[in-house]
Amino acid sequence: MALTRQKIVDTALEILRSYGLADLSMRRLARDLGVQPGALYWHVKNKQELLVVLAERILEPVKVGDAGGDPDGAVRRSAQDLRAALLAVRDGSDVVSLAQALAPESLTPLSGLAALLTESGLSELHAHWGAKSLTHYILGAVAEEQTRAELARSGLLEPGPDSDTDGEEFLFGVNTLLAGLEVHRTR
Amino acid sequence: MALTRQKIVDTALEILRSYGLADLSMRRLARDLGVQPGALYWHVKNKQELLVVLAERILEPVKVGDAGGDPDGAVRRSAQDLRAALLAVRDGSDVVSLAQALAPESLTPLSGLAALLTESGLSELHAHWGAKSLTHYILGAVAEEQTRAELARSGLLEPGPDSDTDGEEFLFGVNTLLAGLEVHRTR
DNA sequence: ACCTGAACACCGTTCAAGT
DNA sequence: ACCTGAACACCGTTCAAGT
Repeated sequence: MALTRQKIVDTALEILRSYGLADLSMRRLARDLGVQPGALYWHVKNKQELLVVLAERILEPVKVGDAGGDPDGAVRRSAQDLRAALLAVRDGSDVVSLAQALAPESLTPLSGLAALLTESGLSELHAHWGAKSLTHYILGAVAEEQTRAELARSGLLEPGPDSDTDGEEFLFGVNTLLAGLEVHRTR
Repeated sequence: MALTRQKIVDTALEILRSYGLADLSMRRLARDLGVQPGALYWHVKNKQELLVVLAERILEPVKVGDAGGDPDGAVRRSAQDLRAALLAVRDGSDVVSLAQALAPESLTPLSGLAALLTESGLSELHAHWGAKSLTHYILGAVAEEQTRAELARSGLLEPGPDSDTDGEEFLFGVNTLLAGLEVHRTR
């Protein structure tokens, strides 16, 4: 059956979900699709482009909803949605971090967060910086969670207290940043 | 001349400084040392261990000095020292992020920051969480700076306004986190 | 237009065998 | 104790040639 960009991305996402980023090679992907490695390059420029598309797919469920009178609340919810979306795919935060490094524009959530922060009374500049700070924090925090998960999976780490203090810690960081931004509010 | 762990690490750091993480392979390292790849594995367990040692070397110049009556100021200085140390080595933030993922304990600055924050009147838990938030922010922010530098180097990005707004933006993030932590202070 | 076959230039790691 | 030689099992990417 005809190879399509869609099928390539879908299969790549499957490999990611089931085996993680380390197993997502172009050759492995081709094998799973029953095709020669070179065939992929007709539909996809290179592996980097593929990773950017995967990152977009991972973030798709997240809509940085509009404020509705409570911009801080909207930021909190968006941050938690982002965390959930990243955690839903193995190595999700690594893929998104890579993609953001490769194609800084293409990932939407950043501009959404900036808009919310502007709405909360920050200048354009501070809103932009604040959104970037939040993004760095979110990606770093979730990356650490997922790294622990990978280590636990490979038996190199005792499973640890599986309770959701991670969620609490994550929210602490988000709230800390929001509280710190408070200071710069005009309104 | 006898191959030693020291020489391996030194040469690795040289490759990193001059050509970046992408060019730091065990085979390339062996070639530069005039030795067979397998020889490295007598002195070093594997590439991961080497990266952890490199991260320690990169962070060596940073001493998270004690407070001296002004813990917030000490945190600010430490953060800026960290940034400088990371920027001093090509792909420094990537190496340190990797190392922190591989050997979460081994990197010292985190516990230093936590100590400073405890001294500033935060509970152990909040100090710990605050230090982690700071670390995630710092690594993310500097990683972005360095990625831009790499892209510019390869000509995929116009050099941009080379002025040091990066430093300003970085400090904004650090100050925001510190201001946000203010709320939880006991003293 | 789309894919195969085959190559190019690499990887990290292991391990018998040499000195 | 320390290193070589050689292998194993991989990579990403390109490109003439086929259909």
